[in-house]
Amino acid sequence: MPRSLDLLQGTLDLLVLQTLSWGPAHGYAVARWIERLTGDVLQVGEGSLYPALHRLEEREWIAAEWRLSENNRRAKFYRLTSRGRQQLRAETASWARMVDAVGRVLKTTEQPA
Amino acid sequence: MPRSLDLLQGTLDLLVLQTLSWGPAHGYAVARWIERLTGDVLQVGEGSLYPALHRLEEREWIAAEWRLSENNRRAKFYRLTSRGRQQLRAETASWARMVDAVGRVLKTTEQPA
DNA sequence: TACTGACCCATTGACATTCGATGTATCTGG
DNA sequence: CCAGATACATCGAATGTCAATGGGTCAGTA
Repeated sequence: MPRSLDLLQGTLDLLVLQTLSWGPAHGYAVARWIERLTGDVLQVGEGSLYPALHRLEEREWIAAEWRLSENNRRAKFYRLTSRGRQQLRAETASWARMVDAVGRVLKTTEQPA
Repeated sequence: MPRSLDLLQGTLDLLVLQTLSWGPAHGYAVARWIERLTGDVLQVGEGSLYPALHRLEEREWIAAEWRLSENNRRAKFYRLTSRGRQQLRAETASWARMVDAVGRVLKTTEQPA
């Protein structure tokens, strides 16, 4: 059974951190922003999102606080901590290295000597 | 404990297929080529490689045959099947879409309206 | 006022994959 | 003849994603 491959494993944390770097937001909004920005190429299921959010919170890369959403609903707002901002920088760099490395393999058309 | 993130999950299959598109090779060579090409940014452990190879063979994207290596050792040579070549095209396209999508999120610096 | 749909949180269980450790055997060069 | 590189392979643990599911709240409307 082929994987649905909605997301590359390990990328979700990076995406969430980046999204929160725009300002505090609740989980639902984070998921929607990512989906909208990518034209639904990247889909964020709630079964992936919330474990990720809790994971990031536990590592103190983000912090949570109950507030009222724009629509007056009770919602947990997450914001990036300074350690989270640091982590975001690190993961962004690591992502770029990775993409570049894969790209090198993909554009190679002959057996290396 | 943060993940070591040697490889993004799901990428290994693509990498192996691409490597084999240069011609038949045995597992050990596949791993070395990938590592060399990427300057060790991407590392292919044997505990990841062989399951991947078996997986791809089972799906008939690659086919195996015992032969003698350049060094006169008994080795299992894998080659891309035509279905594998097709799969490679599909995964390459999918990879590009994904990278592009993540890139869009990463270069966004403000909250989308 | 009752309903409906969008919003918002969260958990559970199954599944796939990667990772590190480990084991065997062969060939080559010193 | 021994060390080290080559080459195959498996196992268990850990992790993370995915699909399914559930529940509660608010706004608009019929």
